[in-house]
Amino acid sequence: MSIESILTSAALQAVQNLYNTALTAQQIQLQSTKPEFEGDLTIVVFPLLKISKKTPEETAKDLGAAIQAATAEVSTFNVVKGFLNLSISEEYWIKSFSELNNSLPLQNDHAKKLMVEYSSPNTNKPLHLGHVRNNFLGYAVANILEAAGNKVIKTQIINDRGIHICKSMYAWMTWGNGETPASTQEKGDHFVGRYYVLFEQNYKKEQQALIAQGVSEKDAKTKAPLFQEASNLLRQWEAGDQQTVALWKTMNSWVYEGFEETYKKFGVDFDKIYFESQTYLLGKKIIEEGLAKGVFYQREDSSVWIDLTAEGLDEKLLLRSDGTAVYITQDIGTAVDRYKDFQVDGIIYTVANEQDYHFKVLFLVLQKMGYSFWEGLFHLSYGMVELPTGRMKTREGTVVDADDLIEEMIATAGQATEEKGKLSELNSTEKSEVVRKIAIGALKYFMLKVDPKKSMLFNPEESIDFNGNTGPFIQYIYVRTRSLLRKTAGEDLHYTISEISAKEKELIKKTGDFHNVVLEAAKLYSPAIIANYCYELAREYSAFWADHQILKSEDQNVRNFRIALSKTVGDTLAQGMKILGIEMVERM
RNA sequence: GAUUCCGUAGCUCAGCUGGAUAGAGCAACUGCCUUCUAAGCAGUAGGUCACGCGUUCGAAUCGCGUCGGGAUCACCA
Repeated sequence: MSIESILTSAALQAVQNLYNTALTAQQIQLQSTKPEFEGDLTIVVFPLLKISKKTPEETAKDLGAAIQAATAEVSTFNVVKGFLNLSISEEYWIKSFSELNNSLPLQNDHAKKLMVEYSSPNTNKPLHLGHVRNNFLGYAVANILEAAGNKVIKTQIINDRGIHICKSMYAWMTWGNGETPASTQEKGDHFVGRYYVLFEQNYKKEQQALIAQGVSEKDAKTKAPLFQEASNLLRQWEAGDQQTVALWKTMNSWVYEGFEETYKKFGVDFDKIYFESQTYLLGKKIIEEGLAKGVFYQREDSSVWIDLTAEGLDEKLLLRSDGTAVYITQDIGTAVDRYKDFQVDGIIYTVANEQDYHFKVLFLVLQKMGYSFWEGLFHLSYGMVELPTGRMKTREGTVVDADDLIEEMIATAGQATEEKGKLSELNSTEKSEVVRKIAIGALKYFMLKVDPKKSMLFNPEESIDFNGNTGPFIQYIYVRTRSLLRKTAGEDLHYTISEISAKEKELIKKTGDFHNVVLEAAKLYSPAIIANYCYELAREYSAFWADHQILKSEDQNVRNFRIALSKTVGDTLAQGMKILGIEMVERM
């Protein structure tokens, strides 16, 4: 039983005895004592004054005396205003450390089968900074839910269908001269992306020419010959034209190969991939069913809509007047498909907050269609990554490419590592592996330490630091613990101790929080909670390291206890970082 | 305009289910490597928690309003 529940039930009993009142556990306000006061845990007695009918001080004293008498763990207490500070005996902390088990996953009696969707790119351009946050976040949340004892399926939906990919296709047909990623030595997604940009540039020129001739801006968009060609290609694709479909498959496969490479660098993976091209027809079918059921309605031009004005939203288009699918159509089909494939209890959609409205509508549509699984759907809405100049804009060339970013990080980390010069024992393959882990660790931690809901700033100029509240700092603290363990490998590390220092006690408390932190992170879908916990633990260990001798402790028992403590800190950090998708290194 | 998210140190962020004197990192300045990895530690300085009102014994935290910023409100995805 945790010390918190021991104290809570003792407090409840004390209130019962002293004031003859039965309270619930929630009415006992137990919190950890602020460092500037003596004690470990504090009960706030202000809420109890109405029952005690005494001053805060008297109430706290009565309660403190009763709790101390009833529990072996409480060694002493003091009262400051309405705060009852309870000191827990060192024996208790030593015992709880010896019994600590921070292994994962947690036992969960209410385990669920959950699907986490993330990444979900378009197949017409390479991944960028926005995808970086998305991927790290989605992957970490999947790990968190799994660590909390759930079954998790990682997935994405690939937007492989639509006018955007036709644009790249047409550009390649027109200007490609049959070149391929292999022939140009280019990464497939960058290769295809180049043609998409080429298309857009020429398309823009055509629009400007038309506008110069007096055509309205709106008409110019659709009347430009290139747009006509791309639309034509889309119609051919929808009609199943063999050549078009073949080219579509080829170009998409180039993109997938490129993506795969980037995902590998990200250190993320997927259990199941859905393609829009395979789900949009089901979406259309469901819309037709809904139309027949009267959930949706059709306008004179035969477009299909849902009226959500009663829910405080607008009317929303579900099917175009020409019967073709829009963005939400495939999402409806995909959700139903997923549910059928896996009978999941829930789907977590990792998608930026610019799509908050979209998901509100999507969930309502599914609810109104009578799919009971709509209750398990959750939009993990996260803030955009902004540059010092504001949002990334393709047109202004401010898009930060994911592959470039990672290369730069690795270069910077390599330089920093070289300057430290601590890897002389490693060969060059091992060295570059360490550098890679530090680089990715820095980037991931940077992205994940911020509350997902908040938009964040990324400054490429200043790049990412390796000091302070960073991934590499945590990796570094782990490295220290590993260094100790290497030096004592094979030794008998038994110990018996009866006293611990204040910093040792703090570390015991902190490592003991790990499972609760994981649960909290799972509840809030927030990797930031794990990241901040790891940082606090690492910082406390670092302070401990600075003013305690470990291997050189005179007393063998103290020495071995400190080694055990170091191991627990290291293992806990490694587990926390693993959840974030950050790998540890043995030396740095 | 409507809806929604946000506003904490010069900068980037914690803290937010109400609790004691609001915390870190970066940047600046001081110290600390002959001793277990200094990517570190210790310290100095830096705050009207956007503003106002309310609820409360108690508000950065909850409610209302004002100001400021982002996002969304497409037969785009």
